[in-house]
Amino acid sequence: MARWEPGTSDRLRAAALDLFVEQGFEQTTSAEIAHAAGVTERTFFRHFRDKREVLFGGQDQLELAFVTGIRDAPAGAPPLDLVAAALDSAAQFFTDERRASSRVRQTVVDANPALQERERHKLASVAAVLRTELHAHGVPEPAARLAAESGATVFSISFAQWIAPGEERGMREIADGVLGALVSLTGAGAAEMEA
Amino acid sequence: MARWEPGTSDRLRAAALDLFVEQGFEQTTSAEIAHAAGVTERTFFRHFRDKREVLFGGQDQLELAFVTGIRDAPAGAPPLDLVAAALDSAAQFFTDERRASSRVRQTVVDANPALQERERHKLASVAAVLRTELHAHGVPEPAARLAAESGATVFSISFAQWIAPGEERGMREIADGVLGALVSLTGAGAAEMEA
DNA sequence: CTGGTCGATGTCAGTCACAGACATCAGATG
DNA sequence: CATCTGATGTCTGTGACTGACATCGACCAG
Repeated sequence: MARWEPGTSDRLRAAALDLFVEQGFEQTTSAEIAHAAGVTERTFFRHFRDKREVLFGGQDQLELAFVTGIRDAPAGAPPLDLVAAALDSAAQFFTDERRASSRVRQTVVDANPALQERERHKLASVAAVLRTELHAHGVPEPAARLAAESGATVFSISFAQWIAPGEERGMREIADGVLGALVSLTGAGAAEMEA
Repeated sequence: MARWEPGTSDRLRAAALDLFVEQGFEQTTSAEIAHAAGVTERTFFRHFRDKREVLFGGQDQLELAFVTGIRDAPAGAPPLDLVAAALDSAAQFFTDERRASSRVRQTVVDANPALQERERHKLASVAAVLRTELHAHGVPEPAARLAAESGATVFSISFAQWIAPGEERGMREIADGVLGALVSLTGAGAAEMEA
């Protein structure tokens, strides 16, 4: 038998989310979270760099999903096709079972500027790996960065829609639509010429 | 004669930048900055919400410049033309005299993740006002947000280039080029049809 | 079986960002 | 002259986060 209960990180995450929902992020101390999970405050900070980070797990897997989508795409494809492939691959990350908890989590983030700041940081991290991967796939700069940032924006808008009240479509379908809106933003001239 | 020396905020900003350059952001305490500017720590926090904020002044004027560019543009113009107008207007904010100090400031920001987080927050704030103004100018969602985020990205890339070593072109010229790269990202099809 | 190493934790003490409450005092205002 | 105001100082507290060191079950070599 182990000396300590396993899954400390998960317990901390769950306890934190509960407390944040109940009494707010700022009104919840890190010691409170730790004790609710049966550990000390010091241990909390061994699992998470700071108090905000407890809400932002799974970042590596998300970035991996984006990257995988591009790696599986044919070389030489246009930048936005690669972005579409990345979004398609990442979409599988957002299953229906996750939608409810994502909604709860987002209410907490939306209620606190410091958490929104961290969320942007995470989104920027996604854009950064996307950019690197696009560049590795032959997209030159600054197109790689522009495409990567656009992809991150499409993802962000799509995610917000995915957890919107009443929304039932899957992430893939939503992202497809938003990406289409992006293309028609600058591609209006092409559309006119086809008509 | 005034009871206190005027321009406390400016003195705090200057002292902070000096100290950050000398010994780094984290190694500099807020009390240190305050005393270097001849006030107490408590006064520092009366002028700035937090320690990071001392590096991020002038946000309101920057946002105003963006907004003004759109307000002066003809109604009914395509989204990206409005974005171009906003960038053009904001470019006047970045005069040659500011370039040197911007470079110094950026080395400090680039050396600290927490400061980068705040910088993204400020950029997101620019995107938000841009989005609102685009929407008010008749651009529907999600195009308004996509165009706004794209504009912010173009601005960010352009600014980075503006302070790059050896760069001598003005902000306007640089931003023009980056915006062109964005258009050709999705407009490639249109270009082909014209050829 | 014994001893030693290892990894996750507890304990303790400390630093520093930041905030509330209250006092102070030069100058504007009537 | 009396009063008010705004920017500041002073004092005190809370809470995020860190370094140093101790603990102890698990696991492994001999």
